[in-house]
Amino acid sequence: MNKTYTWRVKEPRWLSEREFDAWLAYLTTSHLLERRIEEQLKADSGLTHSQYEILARLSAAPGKRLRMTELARLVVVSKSRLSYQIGRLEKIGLVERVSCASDERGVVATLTGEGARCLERTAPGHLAVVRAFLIDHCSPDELTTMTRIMRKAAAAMEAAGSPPS
Amino acid sequence: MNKTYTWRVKEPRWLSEREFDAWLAYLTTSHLLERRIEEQLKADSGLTHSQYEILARLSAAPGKRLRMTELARLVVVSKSRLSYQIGRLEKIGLVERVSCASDERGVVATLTGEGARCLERTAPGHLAVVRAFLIDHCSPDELTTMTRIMRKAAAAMEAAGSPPS
DNA sequence: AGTTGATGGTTCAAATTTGAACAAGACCTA
DNA sequence: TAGGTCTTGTTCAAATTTGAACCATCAACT
Repeated sequence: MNKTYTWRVKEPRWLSEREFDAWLAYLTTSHLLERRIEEQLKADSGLTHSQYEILARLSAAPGKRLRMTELARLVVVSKSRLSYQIGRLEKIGLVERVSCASDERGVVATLTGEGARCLERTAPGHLAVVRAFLIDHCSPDELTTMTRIMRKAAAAMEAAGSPPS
Repeated sequence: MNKTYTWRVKEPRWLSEREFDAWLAYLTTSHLLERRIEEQLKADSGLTHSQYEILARLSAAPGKRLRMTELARLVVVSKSRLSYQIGRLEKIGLVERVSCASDERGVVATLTGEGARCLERTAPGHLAVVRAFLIDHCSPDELTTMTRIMRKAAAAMEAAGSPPS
């Protein structure tokens, strides 16, 4: 409860106290959660959260394969970052790069058997963290509210267009 | 801490569809939002989100100054990362390092006048993004729900202790 | 076919982050 | 007071991320 944010109340275009509380809570918790997730994944499987997300998206995709650009869009990472991480996952045999049939330029990232097995082995511990620190504390109502809020936000950013790097 | 997760691994509890939707929505939106924030801050002020958070926390602190460790805790970053970023902010004159009086080892990060001015100048654009893409889409009820959820999650992580540094 | 303008993916240098190691103080207690 | 043990903050090498530059291909025309 710090009153030092004088600018907070000077102008209505700043955040109200209630809004500010929500934003600060969101911001702090997202950082803490990310830290916990990284910690657990690293310890139990050597994966980073980014890598886990890549594997999970591939696993959920039809044929367990996705074009690089589409994968980057789904995981929300830059092309160069995805390129690097796919290279890393390829090196440890969890993913394979296959050149695309219909588009000579294209590359299809494909989950290997080993990759699927790694994900299967890793998911429970990861989801346990997600549960223990977030999901299990939400009532069904809270869960739907969170989903609704997050989707509205995503839609707003979608509508704004532009910054996909 | 790793052992703590192990018992859950034995009896994997997958996420229900509703839970998974919430988690996925949260995850995706948090990435998208971070991207938007980074983009806006970089364009309008040359700051990163991390640096902005540091300045904001300092500004809110009594005397606009905080010990390194406390600042790292509030912003939720590692000590080495904070050390690097404070060095960067110091180099451009937004922050000063002052040695602590009561503890010879200690360092007090202090917001300079220039730093305060930079924050003042930068905040509106930043908050506009936070509003446009998240806050303004939340009803008062949704806002309180989000705050409640996030605080419960933070509390759960707090209670779990042994947080990484 | 040839031109033009987007798109897909990689690559490179520079900047940042990570995590462990380190030095210097503080703190406890016998 | 000495010895042992936390704490604080920095530093270093290695890993990762960033963002622009780049090449090859595609798609739509002419």
